[in-house]
Amino acid sequence: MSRPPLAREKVLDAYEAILIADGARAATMEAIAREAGVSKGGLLYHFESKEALEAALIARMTDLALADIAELSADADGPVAAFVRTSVMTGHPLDRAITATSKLAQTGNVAASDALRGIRDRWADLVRPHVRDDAALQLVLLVSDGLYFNNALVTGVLPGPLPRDAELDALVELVVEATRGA
Amino acid sequence: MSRPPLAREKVLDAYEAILIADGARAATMEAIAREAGVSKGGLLYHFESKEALEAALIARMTDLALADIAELSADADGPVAAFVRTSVMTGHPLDRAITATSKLAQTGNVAASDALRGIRDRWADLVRPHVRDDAALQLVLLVSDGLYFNNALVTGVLPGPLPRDAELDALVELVVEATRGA
DNA sequence: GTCTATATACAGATAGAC
DNA sequence: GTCTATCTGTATATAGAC
Repeated sequence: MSRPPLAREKVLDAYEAILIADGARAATMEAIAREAGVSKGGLLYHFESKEALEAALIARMTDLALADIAELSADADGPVAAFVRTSVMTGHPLDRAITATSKLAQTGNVAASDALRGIRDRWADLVRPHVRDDAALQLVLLVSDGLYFNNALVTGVLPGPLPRDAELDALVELVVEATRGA
Repeated sequence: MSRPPLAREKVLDAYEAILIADGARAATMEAIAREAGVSKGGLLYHFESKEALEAALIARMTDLALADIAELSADADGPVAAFVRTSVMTGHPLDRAITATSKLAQTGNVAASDALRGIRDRWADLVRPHVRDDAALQLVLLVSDGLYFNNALVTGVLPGPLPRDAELDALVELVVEATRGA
């Protein structure tokens, strides 16, 4: 946990980058090692198996998400606005970790699906007191899921059909308005 | 196109079933053949490669989606309500095809991502005239994306955290209300 | 049109040098 | 702690019998 070796982080960054850019099929041990600038043997010194590597990625995502949840609680605009807004921060560590973990989940990795569902439940707990009812809660969560899903769908390059800047502001405003508590 | 051989359909059903239940990693030619009740050789008579099989799945999804779009146009409740509602029809052919194609897209299959984006654009064209502005359009599409994403995340069994019945009615009502055109 | 048997390729993992 | 070389398992695809 505390002060993880730099090489491990470098490998996890490489793993995420390949998952995000090229998908799970391309994320072989050899490709990850190459991207991280080490050999396959060197990689396997830090992570004894592919499964261990996957587990480390999932753990990193969970840590970042829990930190995000703590931050959102303190946001001045209110958790709903902050939550929707952070769902579209392409390139930020948490966003990358979630997108990568989603790709992993879709290949059949149960630990990845479980972790994503767990984090989603925590977000739900955070948002629930700030919306009027269950339908409103579902709406907020589903918009966030949709933003992540679209992020995950964009393999290769960046742009995609996601709302940005003024467009995102309008979406956030609409979601907040439609779900605000009594 | 017209009246495809039964064996091909049976194989595609098997492919979808494995993608949905166990993820892309488990969807090997051998597993697909077994699920379809044929041998690997028999499967390869109908689909000359894994790539051909993937292309056929994507084509089937596109056909079903275009038919769905045609139906939605005629729905009495209005396209927005019908669109959100059909996004959660677990077990229906279109829903299965989209979920399966999503799993494929996450492994790095570019044709799958492109097809999904193309269908999403068509849905956007259908919904746009019925909502008040761009933010509203994004909201409707993102809720639908979120519903599919959650479907895709539930590997193994059915339930999941998706809204059902009365809960779904309330969500649909909220989305329609929040996005209705002037 | 469907099968079995086999060829080829490559991913994950091990062994041991440096 | 990182490397190269190699082993093993498994996935796709081919060949050819039935």
